[in-house]
Amino acid sequence: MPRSTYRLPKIPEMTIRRLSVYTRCLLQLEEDGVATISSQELAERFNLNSAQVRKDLAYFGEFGVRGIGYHVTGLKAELQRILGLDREWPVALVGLGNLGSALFHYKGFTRQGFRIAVVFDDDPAKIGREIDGVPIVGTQDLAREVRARQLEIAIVAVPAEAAQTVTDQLVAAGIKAVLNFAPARLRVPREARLKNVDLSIELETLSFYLAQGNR
Amino acid sequence: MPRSTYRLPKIPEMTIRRLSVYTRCLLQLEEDGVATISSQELAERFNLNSAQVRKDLAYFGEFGVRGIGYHVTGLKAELQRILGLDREWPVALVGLGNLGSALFHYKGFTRQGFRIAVVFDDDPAKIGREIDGVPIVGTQDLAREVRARQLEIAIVAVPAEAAQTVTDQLVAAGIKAVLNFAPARLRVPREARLKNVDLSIELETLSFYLAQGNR
DNA sequence: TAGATTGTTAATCGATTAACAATC
DNA sequence: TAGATTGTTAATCGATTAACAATC
Repeated sequence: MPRSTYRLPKIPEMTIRRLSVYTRCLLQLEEDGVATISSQELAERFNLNSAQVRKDLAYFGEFGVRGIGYHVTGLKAELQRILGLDREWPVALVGLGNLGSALFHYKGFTRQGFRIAVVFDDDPAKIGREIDGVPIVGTQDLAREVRARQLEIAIVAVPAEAAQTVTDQLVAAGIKAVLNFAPARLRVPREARLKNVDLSIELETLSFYLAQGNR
Repeated sequence: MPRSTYRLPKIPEMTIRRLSVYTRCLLQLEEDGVATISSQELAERFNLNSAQVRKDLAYFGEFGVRGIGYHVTGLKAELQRILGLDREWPVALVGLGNLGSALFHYKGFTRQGFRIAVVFDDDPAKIGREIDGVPIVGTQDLAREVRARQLEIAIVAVPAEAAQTVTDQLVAAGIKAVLNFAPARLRVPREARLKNVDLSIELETLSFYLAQGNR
């Protein structure tokens, strides 16, 4: 199936990330009982320009009301739909070490409809057990489980050495998107998407500024 | 002490991040016994343009040899110096829950000279104990420990509700840079630096592309 | 209607890239 | 020297922002 690139001409990566940020803000605003918000007000919360907010939204349609702003609940729903957050995504978590466990219990994922449906690990002591009702499965059964559950998203939280092998297995089994937490650069075939979360790169940019300040 | 902004006119954030990436690559190349590398070769490893590599480096000086390229060991040392990775940074870790434990054991940090020197936590069962020789201290003694150890960097891995309070305490005690893993937007005074690591934003951008693909 | 705010165009800004003289 | 690659300038590209007609 060809990716329908003609439908979405060229959405900047940063626009997607901001949509994600807007969505959370709107969720909060809705909780707080706020009915409408202007691009100006929304922008101020993130030190952005109001034109940028409007332009980000304009890539996907006209969601505002002139003279009023945006209806919080309506815009939230639109953005959730655009980001694919209006459904539940079953996710595979690979690796249940320190980082894997932390990610398993991380509140932020489930909040937005991502649900860890299966955990893969190599440890015989863990295989066959459950964690909070989620089965822990050995890596030898990875392909079978991914196919049976029709999983499209996987979170990789294994040691760096194992990351590429496991990613190859995941993609071969039908995984379309890999979120990699292992400190390793990975390769995926063209049809799959890969995001690397580098836990220490931010620390290194911070030390750059501290080091400069001390000069 | 005024930040010496005149020394560094306007280094793009992305340049700093790439320097960090180059540095790791050079560490690997050095291990592999590679003596020199051209901007072209370096660029290819990250799908960048060779001119971009040269420009990134040019912000800080002339490190190459025309006709040859860059000496791996020499450039590595220069970049480590620029990024402040030529020294050890003692770091405070706040919160020893799932995420805190994962970060404590995370290999990527120590690799580059960041050393967790003290862990803060509220749990009476943990306070007073040690983890891998690192003391676990109650939050009530946070300021004293930060000052005594002259810490400048802190990693925040507490629940979202507690994040702002703990950050205020850290900054008041002299912390200059905060790396926040809590799913909360934080505020720090002008003199401090803050980086938010959002573990789920990447997942949300991935689901955007999957959702689009399914249209 | 008057006031407010959108959606969108055009201007600005900044980052990436091509090109090439300098030079190892 | 000839070949290769840097450092840097100028051109290009793309993202941000200002401005404003449309319109609620």
